[in-house]
Amino acid sequence: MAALTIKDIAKICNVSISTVSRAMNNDPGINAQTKERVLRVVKEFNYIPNNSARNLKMQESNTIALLLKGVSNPFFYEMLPDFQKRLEKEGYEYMLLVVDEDGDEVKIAEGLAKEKRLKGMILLGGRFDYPGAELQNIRIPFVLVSVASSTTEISKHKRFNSVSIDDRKESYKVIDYLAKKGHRHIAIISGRETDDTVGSLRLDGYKAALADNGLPFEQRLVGYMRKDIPEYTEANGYAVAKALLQENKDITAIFAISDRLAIGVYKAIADAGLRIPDDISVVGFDGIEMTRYTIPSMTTVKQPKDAMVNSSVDLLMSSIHGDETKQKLIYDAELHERDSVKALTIE
Amino acid sequence: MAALTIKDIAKICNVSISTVSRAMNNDPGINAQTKERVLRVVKEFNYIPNNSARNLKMQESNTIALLLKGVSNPFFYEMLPDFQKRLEKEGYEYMLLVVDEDGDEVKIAEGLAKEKRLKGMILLGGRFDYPGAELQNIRIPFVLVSVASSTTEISKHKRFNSVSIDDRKESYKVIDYLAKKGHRHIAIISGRETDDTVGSLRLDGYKAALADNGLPFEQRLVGYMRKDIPEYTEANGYAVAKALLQENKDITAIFAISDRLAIGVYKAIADAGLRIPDDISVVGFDGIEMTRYTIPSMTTVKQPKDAMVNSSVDLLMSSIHGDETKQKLIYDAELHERDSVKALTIE
DNA sequence: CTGAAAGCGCTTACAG
DNA sequence: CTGAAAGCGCTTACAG
Repeated sequence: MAALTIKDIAKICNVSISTVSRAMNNDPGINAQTKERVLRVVKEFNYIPNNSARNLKMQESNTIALLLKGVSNPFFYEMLPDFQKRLEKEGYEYMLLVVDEDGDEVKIAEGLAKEKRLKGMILLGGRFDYPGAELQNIRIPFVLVSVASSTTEISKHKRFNSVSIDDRKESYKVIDYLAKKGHRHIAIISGRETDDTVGSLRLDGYKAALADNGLPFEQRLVGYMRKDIPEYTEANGYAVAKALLQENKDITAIFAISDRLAIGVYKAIADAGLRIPDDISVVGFDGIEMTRYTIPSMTTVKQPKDAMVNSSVDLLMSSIHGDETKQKLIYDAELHERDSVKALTIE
Repeated sequence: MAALTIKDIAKICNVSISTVSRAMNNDPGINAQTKERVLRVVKEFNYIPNNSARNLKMQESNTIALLLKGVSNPFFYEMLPDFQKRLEKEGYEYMLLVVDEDGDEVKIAEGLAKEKRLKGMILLGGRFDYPGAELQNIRIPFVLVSVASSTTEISKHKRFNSVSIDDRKESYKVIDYLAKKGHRHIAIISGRETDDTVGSLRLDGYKAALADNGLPFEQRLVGYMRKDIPEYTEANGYAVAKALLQENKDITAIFAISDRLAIGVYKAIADAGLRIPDDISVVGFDGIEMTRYTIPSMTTVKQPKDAMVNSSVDLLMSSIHGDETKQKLIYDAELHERDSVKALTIE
């Protein structure tokens, strides 16, 4: 049971542990035959060096970690392969860690940075500014990607590298688009009532666009995600849309603040015996793959995934190479017009 | 930049490093006031102990790791929260590691076990029997969950704890069901042509059920997943179904060996101007959440997720507690009849 | 209750 | 090219 150590291998090979270490680490100053002999034994006994010891000893690794919060969001995991490819192309080891919904991502990030002697870190998703989250304690280069900010603390992120979109503005674009298409009773499926991050920002955009188009804001058309159902899921979108449709017969369009919610909305509409887009128009948010395969294909706000991935790695690279300036990059998302919206007026 | 160590804290507090260590690890033999004083400094300076050193020193951790291969499969990540809850209820620390598609899960598992002094491991997804994958090198208790086996090596798994379904049998059930409903030209969207694991097993079940129902096996009705498109995705299902429908006007039912593929099939059918289930019946596989929200809701083979999670943890627990017997649990999946299949005959 | 010391398994100057 | 030795940052018997 006791695992093999470098000592055991050294003994078996009749060399010192230094030699074993050199053989394993491709040290140039070692006799080719010795090396081969050691490596053969290593292979035969399936020796795997203890990483803790190695990490403890080594001053630094060549690893960049990606810390993901929120496995349930397809938008995030669609980014994963791209991050990996890009990071490996840059010559770094890549390591993915998934933090569960209620894990403390900042503490985990700190610990990880120390334990692994990381070169840098990418913090994807999650919310990095709740009380006590001391990002400044992370002493290695990092970049925040698609990290939610509470509406009151957004400016703080100026002190960090970050890559995101403007939630308020993108939401505004959607509602403005629907209003220009002649929709007068536009419902929104927003965050939970207590949400003060993404949901709240997108609701702001909704209100602003309504006002600019001369439409009244009506509380009855706001569907807050339910607390008793997992957030941002089809099930939540379905439940909220169902209630919305039952109580408001005049709705002609529904904007859901995520694609998964919107897929639930599709179902609620079908169950009500209505059709998309003939009776009700639907717009989603994120632009996940699946939206191309809904029937009808979904009009949605597509976040510039590729650009976001690339520029976050760019930021991280320059930070690793000593650049002290911090950038807050905000990307434009794109409203992908597909088949789930009907124009009510002839333009 | 240099991170704080236990020495620094000891110096600041005017105590020995032993005392700092005791304060941090809730050692009973320490003066309450000393402890408080140390902890305050720890907090103030935001000292985080070096985990590598700790792991190196500690003989064992209390951690169980979940190694997931294949982030892109919703079926797997729907299991994640359940695993976590159950493991934490058992009193273990939980750690999730995602191995990318072409990572060597066995090597990673071995290294991880050593580095973290893990109590046990759950290997979810992936394929653990390709040449050179020496599972027996993993010296800590582990259990394989939903791990694909090549058709020739399945018996080997008898030496390990494993939890899975019988792919051949479940596939058989689907085709038998469709045949009994009067379908005579049933297409399948199977694995890649070279697949010798899940895809191949499900294709076997398809053939057997056809034979038992007096239906001929026709190569033209077999759609192999395309190599130029990511496996098991909507895009792949869409492309393959589209070709299938174009070349075979007599198809009345399509069985896709994963739900995501089936969602692509839905789209291909809609694009062809056909309707589900009136013109074409569709059956998926896995039973992911989303299948309740497709329109029409999808008939699919639902894997018993909860039971699989619980019994894998059970197996792991008894293995950790010294039980040397290995079990190979095979669960029955359930064909969820929903609205995507039409009976062609009156039963 | 506290401290000095040994040691976990590695890597890497430093001698030879 | 190889080995003896120091040291990475911790934990934990062992004395006191």
